[in-house]
Amino acid sequence: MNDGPDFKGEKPNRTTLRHVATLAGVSEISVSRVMRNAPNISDKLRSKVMEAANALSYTPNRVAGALKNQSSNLVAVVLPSMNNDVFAAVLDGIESELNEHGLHSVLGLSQYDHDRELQVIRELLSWSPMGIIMTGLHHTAPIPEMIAQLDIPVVQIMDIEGTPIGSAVGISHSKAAVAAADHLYGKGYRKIGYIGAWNERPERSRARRIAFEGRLAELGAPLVASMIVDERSSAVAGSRTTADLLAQHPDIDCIFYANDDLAMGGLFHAMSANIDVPGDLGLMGFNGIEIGKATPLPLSSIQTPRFEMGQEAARLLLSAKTDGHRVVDLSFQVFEGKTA
Amino acid sequence: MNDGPDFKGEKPNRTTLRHVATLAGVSEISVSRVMRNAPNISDKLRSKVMEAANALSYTPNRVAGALKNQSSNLVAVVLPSMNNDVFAAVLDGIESELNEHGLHSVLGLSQYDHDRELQVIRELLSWSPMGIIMTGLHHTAPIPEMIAQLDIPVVQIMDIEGTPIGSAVGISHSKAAVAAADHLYGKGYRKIGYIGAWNERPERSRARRIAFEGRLAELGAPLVASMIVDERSSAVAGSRTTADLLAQHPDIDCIFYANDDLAMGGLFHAMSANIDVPGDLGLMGFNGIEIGKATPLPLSSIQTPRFEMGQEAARLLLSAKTDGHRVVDLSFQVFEGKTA
DNA sequence: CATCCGATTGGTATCGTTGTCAATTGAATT
DNA sequence: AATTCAATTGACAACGATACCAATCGGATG
Repeated sequence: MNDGPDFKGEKPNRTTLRHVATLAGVSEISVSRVMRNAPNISDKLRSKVMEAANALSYTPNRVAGALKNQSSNLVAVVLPSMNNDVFAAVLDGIESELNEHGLHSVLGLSQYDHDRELQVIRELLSWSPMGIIMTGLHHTAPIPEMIAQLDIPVVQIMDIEGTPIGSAVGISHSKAAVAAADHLYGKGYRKIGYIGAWNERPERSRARRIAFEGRLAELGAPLVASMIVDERSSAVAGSRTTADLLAQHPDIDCIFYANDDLAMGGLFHAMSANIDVPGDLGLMGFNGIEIGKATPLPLSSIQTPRFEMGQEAARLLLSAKTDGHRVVDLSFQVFEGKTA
Repeated sequence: MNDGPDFKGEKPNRTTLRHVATLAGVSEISVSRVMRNAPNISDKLRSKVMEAANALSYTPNRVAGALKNQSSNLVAVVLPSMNNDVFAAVLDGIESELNEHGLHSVLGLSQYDHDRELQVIRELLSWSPMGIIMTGLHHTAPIPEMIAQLDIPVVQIMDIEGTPIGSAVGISHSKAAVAAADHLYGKGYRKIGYIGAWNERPERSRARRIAFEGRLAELGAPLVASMIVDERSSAVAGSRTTADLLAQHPDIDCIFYANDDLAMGGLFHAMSANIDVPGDLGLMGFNGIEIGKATPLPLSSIQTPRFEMGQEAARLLLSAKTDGHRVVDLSFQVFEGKTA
């Protein structure tokens, strides 16, 4: 294409160490060291290099660095979906902590599909991230091995009931469910129902339902009915499902929901249908989302530390080298709203 | 030149092209070609290579590829914050489209800070992304130049009123505000107020307020008052601020909010205070979030295509090479709720 | 059967940075 | 002034994949 052989040298390539080194009259490796704040650099050298680097507005090429180092300033973050308040908050927490250390997330969404998760993780690992944060404790076979090969820290988030690959941070979902059951029982409800959605994705919601059901049985007020719909969680779905459940089981005096979106829908249904909450019907959600606290009757819920979970996950990742594997049980709280 | 087999071979390094090539009895470059589905590969070679690659569960090292190619399968995504439904939905849209093409997002959050944005973009660009998606049309000086140097496509999202660097996708915020004004005026409201938060971040909300105010003036029903609080948008803030605004201006018969979170708070306040909505007080939000549609009185709002915006941004990025710079005006819609 | 041409396959250099180890400097010591 | 040793600085070879160009193969052609 080009007749002049070294015509290519002309193309406005990114400025590299070499350019800075040439301008500063030093070696490339010295520039590299200055840029990385390596020890044992004379002030004279440093200032020469910095001057040249600024003049050329040089930015190190992370790709080359990562290749040489077999590691980067990227963190692989694998979440099921972004279609969900919860994970947005978690990601926010992760980013807030990572950013303070000059790290960045490479995102992978599994869409609640194990095959997809595997593929996504494989792709993300091919970027030599310095660590990986993933959701839940259950992962298909080759995943732990793949991560072990790279020898990078892993943090699993959301759940701590099981065997983590590396570190983990989350809450005990079964304890949270028990707390919810105790709370509702304590309020005097005896005919309690449960509403979930989207075939209990994420899986953790199933663990909660089962623990909830178990606890109610222990208390002698067994779950009256549970209704799990196929569609995604939303207030609209929660509203309709609540109506359906109450129609089928008029004796129900309280409903525990898989999440606050559904519960908000339930609350709105009750408002529309002039049902006395919490008198005739108690409602309890899960997560403690912000908007639930602004309703005329604040939504009773289990408050989960989503942002903090992300933050802590990032911290665990950063401290893994020195502190090793740790499991952090972030506490949830029963949010005493006025709906149950 | 290895008398003793590689000492280094001992360390449990990632499997590389070389390992696959050796096992398959072919050259490295051939393996590379097979992995990339290059043309002119015999079926025999392909199957030999695939077999070996599977046996070793080889994954190409993207870092090395990116270094050689000066380009990667990463897309830099720069958003102001994740603390916001809106950007989570946008990111979801971006990911949904990118994932279909084997691309991944590297995330950068500017936290609404221009210096931070600059720094984040610089860092992300050092990963040789194949493109960059960023928020808004206003960016501090060196940013366009930095991107131009890499010669990668840019897509700016959210806003289309201004001069994009490359492609852009969003809505006309001033038109949306005019539509809101027209809607409210059409419903008969004449004493209209405005509530915003967090010092009008993102900037687009200011553009809306100004256009809204301008339109109302044109219509002969000038804005009665606007109240912009310092704290982050939330239903709680919206509720309190609504109470404050109504206390200061009892004659207000309608409020337009910077977003649905605030508006939901307003609606909840009205419910608690037994204000007749939409009779005595009209309420209109902005964005059309899902939960607003489940309230007993569905929240009137301007429906914005957030997920689609992300999707379209990714599409624009992918088609930039063939289609060049484009500006896509995604339409908003007046969502006719029952609060105004 | 020799020749030719396109289809395949391989060798080599290179992307930009950094670890390793060698070379140099310069101040402190005897 | 000679010697010593730590502090600096530099040369070189990787990291793993791929572009470029050369070499080889196979079948069609005359």
